Amino acid sequence: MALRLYNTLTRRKEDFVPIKDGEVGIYACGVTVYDTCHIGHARSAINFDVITRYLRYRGYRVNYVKNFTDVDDKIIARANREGVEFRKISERYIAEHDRDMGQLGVEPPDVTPRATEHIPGMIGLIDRLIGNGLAYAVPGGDVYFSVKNFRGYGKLSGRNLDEMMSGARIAPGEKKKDPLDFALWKASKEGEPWWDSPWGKGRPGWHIECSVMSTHFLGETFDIHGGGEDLIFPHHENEIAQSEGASGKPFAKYWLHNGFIKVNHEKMSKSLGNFITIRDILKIHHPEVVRFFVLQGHYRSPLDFSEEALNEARFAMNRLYEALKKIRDLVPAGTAPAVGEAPLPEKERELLARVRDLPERFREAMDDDFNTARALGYLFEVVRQVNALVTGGPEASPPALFVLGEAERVLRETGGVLGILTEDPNVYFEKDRIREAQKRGLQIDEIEALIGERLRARKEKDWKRADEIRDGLAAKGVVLKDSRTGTVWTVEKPVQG
RNA sequence: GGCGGCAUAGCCAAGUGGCCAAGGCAGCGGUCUGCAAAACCGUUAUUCACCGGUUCGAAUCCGGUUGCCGCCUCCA
Repeated sequence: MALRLYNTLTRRKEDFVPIKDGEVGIYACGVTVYDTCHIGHARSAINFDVITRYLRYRGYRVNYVKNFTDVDDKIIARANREGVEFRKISERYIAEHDRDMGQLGVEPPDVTPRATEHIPGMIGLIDRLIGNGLAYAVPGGDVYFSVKNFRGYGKLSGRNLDEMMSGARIAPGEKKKDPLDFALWKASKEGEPWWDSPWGKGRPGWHIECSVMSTHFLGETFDIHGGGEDLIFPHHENEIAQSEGASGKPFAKYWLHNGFIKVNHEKMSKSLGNFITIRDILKIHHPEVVRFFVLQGHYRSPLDFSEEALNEARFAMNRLYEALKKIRDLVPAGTAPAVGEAPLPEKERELLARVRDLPERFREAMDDDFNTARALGYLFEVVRQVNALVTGGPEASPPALFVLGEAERVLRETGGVLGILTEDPNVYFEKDRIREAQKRGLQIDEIEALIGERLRARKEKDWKRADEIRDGLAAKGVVLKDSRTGTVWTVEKPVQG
């Protein structure tokens, strides 16, 4: 079975055929580092993280490049506002970005180039475009790309030049020959950072950096180019024009674009001011809960953010970890009896077959344009097998333990590709309790003291006192679960509930 | 105005031509439990916005209608 992915360029799902057998080059547009990252950035990063993890899981050697735009108008504006050098701003937010993404469990890309490290490459590319008659310098030192001279402009975003003409306009002060043309190089104004160039002191336009960095690390033609869907036009369209205009070769083979996170049915964005930062969301949710929230929808679909949606993701993750905990309680790490395929009782044999089936079904879902939502559904089916095995009958039998060990293995294996189920379940729930208690201002010692008192009351069959304590805790959202091995607690009610 | 996308149960969300329409949350009945919670078993859309068409057969393809969203300006 082939991996199929939706290519924005052709508007179809296509079989993925890498340029070099067994190898994949991916370039994803990163962030402009002028502010703290929000969960829209998190979505994009998590999606491409899972894509690269899955490609590796499938046996490809992946080279994943994600850039930082570390010089642009907004960074300069912020630096001026704070009265510092622009690098101070970019360094600060690169560090923040790396920390936020690290906490989300996003594996660092293989290469994370910065625009300012590739100025000579940009100058070289612009020079080449001028030589090819696709770019021109104007008095004053700006250089523009001549859109009309590049055949095929609009093929990614599905528009033609006439349509675009109607909306295009020349901003005051610009000297371009045609409203559609875009800046490759901007002459620097007073107080702006600059680099020497054949056209005078200036700085790069936005699009040129990605053409240079992607091809520098991945070659003139590479496999996958990605980013948020808002980048399709003009950014990616312009990248194609610059890159193909210079090399005369196809640029990226497959274009992948992720959908947006919305708040109240509106796009989450800086300009609307309706964004939630990664740091804030991680104060109230486990990183894997955030990942689950993102991955429960398809990467191309819009995703509505809400506190309820995050809470549902938390419940779902709890259910997954609950299953791992049950296994761990019965089968401490590495102690599953090695009964192998030996004549298992029918029930266990059946369950084993279904458990072992998970990686294949997971792969079938992920092969279909990285359908993580469907893949997660399959994980829950194994959870149900586990629960059934633990609940029904003499669960301590070696065959049952063996099946449980296998279930843990496949859950960890597939979860690992998604970047979830990476924790020890006890650690996960401990963190969950601490975080939830903190959110509500509850004292953990107090809760545990009350549970201790209730245990003594139960021993004396003082049900009235025991229930009183339990109800009192329940009123605060603390739910107790009694079992043979003791009483555990979780916080279940919503904050304002 | 131009281009594109989406509309599946109370909510979230898979499914894109043919076995009973995944999965999560919520609900209901039962088992378990001192009583609960959790878990398990059973149950909850004869139907996929609406109208027409193609087909032996459509949630899935085609046309239209309605509603929502995105891009066309910086934006993941």
